[in-house]
Amino acid sequence: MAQKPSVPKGTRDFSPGEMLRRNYIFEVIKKTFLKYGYLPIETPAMENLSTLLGKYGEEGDRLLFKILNSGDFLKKTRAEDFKDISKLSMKIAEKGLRYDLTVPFARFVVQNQHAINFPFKRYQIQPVWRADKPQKGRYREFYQCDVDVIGSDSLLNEVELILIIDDVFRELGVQSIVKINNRKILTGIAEVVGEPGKITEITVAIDKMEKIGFDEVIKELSIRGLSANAIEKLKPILTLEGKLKEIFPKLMEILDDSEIGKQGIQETMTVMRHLKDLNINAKFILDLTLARGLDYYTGAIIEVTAKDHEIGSICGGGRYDNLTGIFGLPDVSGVGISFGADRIYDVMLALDLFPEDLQSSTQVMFVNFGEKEAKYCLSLVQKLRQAGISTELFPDAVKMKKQMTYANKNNIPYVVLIGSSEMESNKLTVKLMHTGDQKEIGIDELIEAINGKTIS
RNA sequence: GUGCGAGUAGCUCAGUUGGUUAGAGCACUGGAUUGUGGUUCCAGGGGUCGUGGGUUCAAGUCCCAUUUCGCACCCCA
Repeated sequence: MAQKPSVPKGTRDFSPGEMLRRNYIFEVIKKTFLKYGYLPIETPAMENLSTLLGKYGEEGDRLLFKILNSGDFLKKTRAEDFKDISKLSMKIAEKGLRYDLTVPFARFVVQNQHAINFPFKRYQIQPVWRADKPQKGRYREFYQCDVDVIGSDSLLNEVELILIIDDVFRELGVQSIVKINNRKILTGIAEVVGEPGKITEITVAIDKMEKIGFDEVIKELSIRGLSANAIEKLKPILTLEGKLKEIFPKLMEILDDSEIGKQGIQETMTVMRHLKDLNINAKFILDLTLARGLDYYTGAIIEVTAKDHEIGSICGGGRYDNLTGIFGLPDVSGVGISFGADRIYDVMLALDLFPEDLQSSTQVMFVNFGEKEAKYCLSLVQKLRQAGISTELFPDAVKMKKQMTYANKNNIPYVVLIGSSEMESNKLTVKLMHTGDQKEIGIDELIEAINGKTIS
């Protein structure tokens, strides 16, 4: 047997049917981004590894796809390099596939700072790659749809991004839950419990609250090296419940000794207050257990899940105060979110939310009866196309059954038959595929009927 | 990186305590219907049973190794 072809692990082909639905999602997202005044950019699939490494935490570095240098990639290595994998990989790979769109964007901003008009609002819809083990809702190649504002500290940007989230999911028909938190609150909590150096440990543990529950989180905190004293102080924070009006004052009290913590609460309250006055469809909630793994977030953090389908987050983001600083442009704050198109697709498919009429593009197919007939059809086909009706002529004069089957499978609603008698009468026979009826009419009549929708 | 499960026709899968020529549905091709699809009926093609080794008179079935894929953990869109 010939070698069975396949695609690399975690990557997928998309059939025409899938592409029509995917494009529908991309179009809704893109249209919304444009409506809010964001401009498109694109960056290369690959970046220098120096651009990518160290931006996503230890786990992120591990999940980067590295590209082997072309030619003799061992040229620069020495025997002792082979003892240390990370040293070796630096010598044999200088490029990597992008892991997200935010870091390449930061690089783009730094490189093009003189040409950019700040605050810069950009959107970017491109695939990213992660060397993760694939599983449900997780792919090694997937699309992110990013919107970011860079060069503005205003919390109005946070509000705007949440409005975009609401807009997109409202139009797609996905019931969404927007969770909001702030890294400064988490930093404040770490300070108040007396473990300012253990922010990562604390956030990673409490991030699992929903999944593993209160008791397990406490256990995990202890495993991660938090003192019993600190854990006791943390407990009342983790169990905070009730309405926002009640939570905020309580939090203020708890974080009274932490300037940064109080600032985080202020920011979150401001955003929430704005949102409250707007007509928002999505449920938005303050979730103190929301942490998000990416290292570069410094302020607001946002994560969106689908209410009716468990698949992880379908959109996420936050504010980063100094991402461009790493590339030599300090004090430029940005905030952005990223829609996960592939997961949104999975949610919409599972909940059957795609519109029905995304099917075929061809409206009319001409049957091919032979060389003479096909030649006669060509000008008529062009006439239909010029009238804006997407039309095709079957390329081969094969059996009619075959041609009809083709039209049927592609959901082509009208089939035109022109044989010798039609050529003589200067008319055409059109078959309406959903009813099976057929009638003999002229070409102009057909165009008028289709464009006027008086035929069905 | 850790754990669990599965690889049989193009696809989805069945295959009994090991026992003739490995089956079904869908898809494909031809016919009923030479200018008529979607429904129906008839016929046909298509398999080194993931790969390598072992046990046995006999292996799709049991054992070992290997590989690929899926699921969960970690982390994430």
